[in-house]
Amino acid sequence: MTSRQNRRDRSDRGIPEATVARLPVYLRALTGLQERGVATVSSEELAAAAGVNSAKLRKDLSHLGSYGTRGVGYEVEYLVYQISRELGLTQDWVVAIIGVGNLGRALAGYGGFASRGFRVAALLDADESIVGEEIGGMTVRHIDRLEDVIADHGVSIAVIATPAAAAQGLCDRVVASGVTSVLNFAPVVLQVPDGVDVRKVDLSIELQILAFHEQRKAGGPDEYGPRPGQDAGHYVETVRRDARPGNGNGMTRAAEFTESAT
Amino acid sequence: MTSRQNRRDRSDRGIPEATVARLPVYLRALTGLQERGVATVSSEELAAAAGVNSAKLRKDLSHLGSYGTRGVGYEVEYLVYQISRELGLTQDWVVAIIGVGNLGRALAGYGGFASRGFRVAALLDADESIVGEEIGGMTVRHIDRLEDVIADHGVSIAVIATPAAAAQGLCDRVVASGVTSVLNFAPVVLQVPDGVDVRKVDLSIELQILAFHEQRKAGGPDEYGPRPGQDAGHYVETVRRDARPGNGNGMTRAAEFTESAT
DNA sequence: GGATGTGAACCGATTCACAGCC
DNA sequence: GGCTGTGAATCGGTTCACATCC
Repeated sequence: MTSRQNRRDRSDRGIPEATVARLPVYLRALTGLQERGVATVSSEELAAAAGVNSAKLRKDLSHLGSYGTRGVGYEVEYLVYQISRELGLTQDWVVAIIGVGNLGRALAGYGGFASRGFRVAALLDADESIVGEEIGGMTVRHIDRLEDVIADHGVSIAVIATPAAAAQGLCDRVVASGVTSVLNFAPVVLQVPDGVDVRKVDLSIELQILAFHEQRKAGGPDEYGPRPGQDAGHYVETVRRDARPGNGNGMTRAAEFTESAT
Repeated sequence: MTSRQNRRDRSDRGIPEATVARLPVYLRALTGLQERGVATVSSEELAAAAGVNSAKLRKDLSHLGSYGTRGVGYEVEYLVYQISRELGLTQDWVVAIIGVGNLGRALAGYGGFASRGFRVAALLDADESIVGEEIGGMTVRHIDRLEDVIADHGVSIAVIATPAAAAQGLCDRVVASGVTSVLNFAPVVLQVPDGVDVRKVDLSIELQILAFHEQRKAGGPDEYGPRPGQDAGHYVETVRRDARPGNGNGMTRAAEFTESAT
């Protein structure tokens, strides 16, 4: 504060990315406590509820400011507000959902959006048989209207929930319309200009990561684990063709164009 | 340094977590190339397709072994196979989807699963009006049958796509039935014993992270950045109540129990 | 020549451990 | 006495830059 070298005031702009990614988790834990009428919480308790350790929690919160009380803990309501403000949830964000398949519908009906300042203002799809349908009090518009809709509603975040093949083209269009934040559910790596943020949620990638770890469990952590015996550090080329892919289990089946859940 | 016995073979079991998380992305990029008939790819090209830089890609792949050819690049088909094997995708994984709302349906119909060795063997829900319904050639079973279904099909990965309130209880049940990998879409932090892996996909957290960055863009990086006006670094108690949450924009609205998209 | 594979330098994030304050 | 806030140590991951090999 006044005494020490500031310029890194609190409310510092440099919140680490890893911290930002956890703030929503803390916020959720806090609103849970709030609903149960808890007024004050220690870093230990909150950390447990959020699934992290307390040192990390304290460090994270320290990036926002000094909002706790030594010997006591954090005031729940106050911390909810501070985190909300930091994340930008005290203002409304206008969201458009592009692609109204099962996933798009799930997103449209998701209670967690509205309650956190996200207002879904438009649903768009290319499928004529869906256009006009009412979902959650909203009418599905045709994708041709994308640019109008973005401009009219002041959309600032686009959610892409289309098949992979359509995603990049639609992304280009929303970016051209001035949207700088995109949440992508389609299984493609979207290319965007600098200044545009893309976050990706990929259902099958998460499963693959689980499979990796699951595979290692089978046989016990140290059984098959360190892989004893053979193969101590030689990646000899002559061994390469021993087992061929692409036939037995369909790994080469075309997957990219049918994946998304629209 | 060498205090603990250090077995650093190739085909080392110690693939960094960050690398594991990217392997599915590389795999997807590679299968895309494969479908376009590309036989060989350089780290530069593959990195671009996967949205990472080439040094990182090479380092990542080096953890699997030495599968490239200097001066040439990587053979696509071979690399697809090696990554698949490393991730455990050359075997089949039996998946149960718990919660058959919009999200569960989206997941059930997701082509990206089957094509990568994930076999959805069961759909379960508590809602009697859904039980018995046919979805993607599968009949929805009642959640009471959970334990039977897991045992009968040898389920090894459970996907939880239920409302938040139901998630922990169901998680406990699948874990008790021997499942050690859980993919959680419900907006709660699941508590599980050691040895069980949980991965979480949270739709609203991703949006919140985008909102954070979007907020900072408005006004330019250093313009509005430090957020002038009120609250320049004093966490004085008397100021604390100046702006109240939880009325204007619904921050305190109960959110935890209605969020998931089921 | 041209690409991979990899030590070494670097950087950010996590954890430790304790000073500071209630 | 108890709990926060934070320097210092540590760890893991990224990037650099170049030796290595086809």
